[in-house]
Amino acid sequence: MDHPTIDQQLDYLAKGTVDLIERADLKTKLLRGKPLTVKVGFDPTAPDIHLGHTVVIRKMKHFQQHGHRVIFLIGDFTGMIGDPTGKKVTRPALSREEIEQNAETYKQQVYKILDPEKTEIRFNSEWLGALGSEGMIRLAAKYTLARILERDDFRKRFDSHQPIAIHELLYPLAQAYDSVALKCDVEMGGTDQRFNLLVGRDLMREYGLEPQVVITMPLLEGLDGVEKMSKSLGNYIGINEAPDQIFGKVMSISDDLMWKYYTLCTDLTPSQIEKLKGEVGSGAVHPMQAKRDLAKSIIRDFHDEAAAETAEAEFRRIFSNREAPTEIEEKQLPASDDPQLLAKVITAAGLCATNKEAQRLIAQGGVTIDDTKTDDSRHAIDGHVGKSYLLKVGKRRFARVTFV
RNA sequence: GGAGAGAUGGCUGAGCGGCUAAAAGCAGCAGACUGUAAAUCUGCCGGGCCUUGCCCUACGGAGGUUCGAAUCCUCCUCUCUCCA
Repeated sequence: MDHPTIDQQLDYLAKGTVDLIERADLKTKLLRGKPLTVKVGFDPTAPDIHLGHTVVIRKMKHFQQHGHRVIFLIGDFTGMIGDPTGKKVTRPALSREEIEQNAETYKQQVYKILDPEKTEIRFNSEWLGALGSEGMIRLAAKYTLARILERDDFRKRFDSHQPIAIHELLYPLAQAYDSVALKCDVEMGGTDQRFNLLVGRDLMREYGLEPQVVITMPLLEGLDGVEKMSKSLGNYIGINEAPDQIFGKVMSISDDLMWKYYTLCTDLTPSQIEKLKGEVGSGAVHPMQAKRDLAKSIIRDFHDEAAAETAEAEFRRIFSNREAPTEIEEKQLPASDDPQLLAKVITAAGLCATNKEAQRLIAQGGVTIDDTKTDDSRHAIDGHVGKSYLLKVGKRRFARVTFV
């Protein structure tokens, strides 16, 4: 990729995209040989990033790799409106400090992927706030209700006589004005952003600017393989999670889903991915190996090479060889001359939330004490001072408990 | 302003006086198997305890009827739909 041709560059930039409007326009812009201005907007209220969010961020990185100028736009002004798709219409205005703080959190996470040197962080209150009511009306004059109603969710609400507040109609315009203010060459977002991004194209024409290229990225399915990745569904991989955690979670996605992750969560080129897919299909590469490599690649992005190696080694140790992890949590419990119910010990050690659950796990054969399995939910152990046990609950919960 | 519908366990969603700690599905957990925290199959899935059983909490909230209520009545809170 040292000296890619324009077409190779285009293929790489197009990897994983849903819409690329228009590919020809992007080519024209690239052919000029000047760095492009690429903008992506982010909500100022939710700076908690998971792998799903990284899909667009990674695409920003791809532009950076080719020397383009990437703007990480924090929508502190539009955030007051709240994108109407999110049903909840008005949002509480954030204070300046909160916004600054969220921006810091964003940076900390986003720079794991993006090159800080080549990333500009901007706030759209900068120009939208300066617009004033007169400017806002002039802006609104550039667009028509009919065009705004092309947006599907507005259309549906309008047709079914559901309320649409006037300021909601302003949201796409405000976002589009960002592109005008920044003279964007490219704007990207999730597929749900398609309409807003396209308004940007129209509005730029109105202002006599060359329309931006619009790129939308698919929503990444979560660990269950069905629902989109989201924190509330608990099917996510957080960008700040521990390497072991990320490794295990990646290994838990289905073999089929792995390819989508390869496309959207690594920097491999389309042809490299096709090649690997072929090798797995023919049996030359084991699917598990491919998934391990994927997991390592993701960990490298958020941590480093060493963390990736360690995570893999631990995974092999615990799941492939079924051994105890190298680092086991030590727990100390009060000693007693009476025998201790195993179930209670497990709960006290924090390996289970409730005694009932602990009993169930024991009965199901999910608990091991010093490599010995028991299925007696009333099993009791010696709790004299100094007694120590290695407890394994399920496949991945370990603790060494010592009575003191 | 008027007329309706609804609020059930993490979620979706049955039940409409006792057999209901509450169907079913999803999610979750465990076991078997394996190539892995894939897939598949099986089981579990409110909590406490001195655990062949006993007790407590639970169907939006507060009362009431009844031997007995998630189920009937009254009031309250909230959500949604339709009409104006």
